[in-house]
Amino acid sequence: MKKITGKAATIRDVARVSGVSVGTVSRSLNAPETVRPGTLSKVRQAIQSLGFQPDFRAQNMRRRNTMTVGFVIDDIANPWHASCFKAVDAEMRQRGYSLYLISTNGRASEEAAAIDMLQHGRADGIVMTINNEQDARTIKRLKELRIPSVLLDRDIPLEIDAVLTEHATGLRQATNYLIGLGHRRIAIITAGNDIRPGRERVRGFVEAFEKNGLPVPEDLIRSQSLSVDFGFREATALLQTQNRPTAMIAAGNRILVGVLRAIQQQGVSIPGDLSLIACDRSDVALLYPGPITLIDRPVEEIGRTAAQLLLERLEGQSERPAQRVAFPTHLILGGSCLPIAR
Amino acid sequence: MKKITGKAATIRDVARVSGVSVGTVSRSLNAPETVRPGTLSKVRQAIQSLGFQPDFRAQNMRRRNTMTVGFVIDDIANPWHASCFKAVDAEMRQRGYSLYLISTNGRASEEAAAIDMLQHGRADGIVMTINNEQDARTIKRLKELRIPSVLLDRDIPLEIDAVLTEHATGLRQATNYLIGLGHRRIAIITAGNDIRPGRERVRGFVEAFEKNGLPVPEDLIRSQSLSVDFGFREATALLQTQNRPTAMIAAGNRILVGVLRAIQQQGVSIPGDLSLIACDRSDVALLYPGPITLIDRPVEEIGRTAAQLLLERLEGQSERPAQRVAFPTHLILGGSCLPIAR
DNA sequence: GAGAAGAATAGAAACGTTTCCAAATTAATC
DNA sequence: GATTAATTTGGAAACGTTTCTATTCTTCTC
Repeated sequence: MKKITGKAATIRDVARVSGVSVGTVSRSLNAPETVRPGTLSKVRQAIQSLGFQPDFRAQNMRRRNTMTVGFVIDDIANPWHASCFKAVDAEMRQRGYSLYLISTNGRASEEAAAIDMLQHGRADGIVMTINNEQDARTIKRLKELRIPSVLLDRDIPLEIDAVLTEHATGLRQATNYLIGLGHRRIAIITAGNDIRPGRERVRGFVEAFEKNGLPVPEDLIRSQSLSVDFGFREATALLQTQNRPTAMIAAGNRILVGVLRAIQQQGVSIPGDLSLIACDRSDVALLYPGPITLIDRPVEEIGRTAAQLLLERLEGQSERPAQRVAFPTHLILGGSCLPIAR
Repeated sequence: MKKITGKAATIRDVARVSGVSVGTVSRSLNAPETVRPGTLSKVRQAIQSLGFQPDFRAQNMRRRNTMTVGFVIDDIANPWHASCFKAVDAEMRQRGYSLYLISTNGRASEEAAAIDMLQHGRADGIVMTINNEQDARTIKRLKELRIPSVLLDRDIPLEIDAVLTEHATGLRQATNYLIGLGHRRIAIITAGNDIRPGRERVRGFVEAFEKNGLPVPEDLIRSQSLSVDFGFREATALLQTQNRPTAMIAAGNRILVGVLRAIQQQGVSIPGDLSLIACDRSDVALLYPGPITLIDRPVEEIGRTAAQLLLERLEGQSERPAQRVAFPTHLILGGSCLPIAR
């Protein structure tokens, strides 16, 4: 077996072999309709026989792009992010783009470093879910961003496209459902005020009580972080109080893992002892002894939309104003909720 | 707020402003010890005031590299791959590399396309878990690969570095454990012969019976795919046979999801009706009403090792022979196995 | 078949770096 | 202070493409 070796063929080699100029070879590749059929076939033959493939680095250099987009999130092990990545990737790849995946571990410094790096000739655009909408370092960078980008599920008062979820409506609906089942002591565990999902979910939750003319159980609102640990800690605490909640909304797929861990550890049975509602489809939510009732959202559509917004800016160099698209949620009934016993 | 606009500063601008030549600016950046302190500070000041950052595209072009590595797998929603990605990424990023994530959906054509793309100036190396060790298209490309790469958990008779897992030992141990608990009708569901984990797991499984002088339950070996669907289908079938297995090894984290779905649907109780062993840590395995006994492996170490093998080839241009590193597994006891009732 | 218009091609410049070689400067030696 | 050696610097070439301008070749029209 002959090992392929030596330099790869360049456009000059192709020109030499086919007896035309480099310009013509280039046009044969990028605008074949402008070169005569005879010439074209000579060029194509040379390309074939040399196994020529254009060098992306040189193309990037000359075209001033990279056909690369950064996808920045806190943790790719979060199944929602993974699904979203796949949706964005599918859409972008089909247009020739590749994605850098950057998992920042939730650290603001890594986030800032990622944006810096991507901006300086490594990517043509960014799709990101930043960690904290108030972080000064990140904000500063977003403000001076020189490549187009799309925020996923984050809301910042800057001219940046965003794809959002109607979390408030989702939570209102879920809470309403529980109230309808007779629950009053309903707990919610979710992200903090520093990101939109946290704010909106709590807002929807509160509104549901208010619309029903019921007092809001302020003591049962635990809004701070989306982490497994936070879910575990708060669920544990809530389950140990005197006046235990009869229902709980684990609003965040990582939170759910923590909550289930706590539930298991405390020997609480679902839905016998506690009604439970989760957010977002995940193996765990669909499987935990019986599927959990959950607030779903269309992750593929969300990802695809993000990709499309970005592509609009990358290809049609339309300088349109920033756009915000919001997707509705759907309550999917599982077996984790019961009417409250009288 | 003044919008950053106009062309980004180039090394020529820096040279002009600081009154030195472009060569000196370049050396100030890449080999500061070769330029006099006075000159260096003039250059640095110019860089500062212009906000200059070298253009990656031009660097890539000139240096003939990309500081990019491709990470190719079938599905990033598989939590094991996600963890592995993070480990590889952490190691590579610290050396300045970024990772393209390519999730091929298990399609050989996408896999081949990914390798093609990465080779031609888009990446300096590849870390991959191919889908089928016998696929002609993929093999062909690997044979002619012009950039270094590392295989994860795959075994191909080519000169390519690989990081493996001692699946056979793991399975032998797990099977032994079940045999020790009195089980004889033990089922295994895992990948097919076309990938190493499938072969090795079955081998370990078989060996355990043989070493114990017991007949191998050939009818309970279901070795074909790692997918959720396969797990579901086979588990369903196995649970419906007359002579039901008393224990089952779901050897693959996606398989486990399918198996649990089947178990749930059939109303089988774990470990009462069936002892269950899983492979690889995952939310589901750790959580399913009580943690499942599982065959664990050190994903961080595996990822880190893969990255290091690749870095050795990328940085020290050592032309050493291909290396294969294998990591052991550990049986972690959960609550999903019981001695068989007499 | 001459002339003009249009289409196709050649060839050089440009993209922003790094690197190489030669020239210039500094330091060291006597 | 002259000579040599060592260090630092300037400037051009090179990386492989795309794109622009100018030239050549076709085709058409009368």
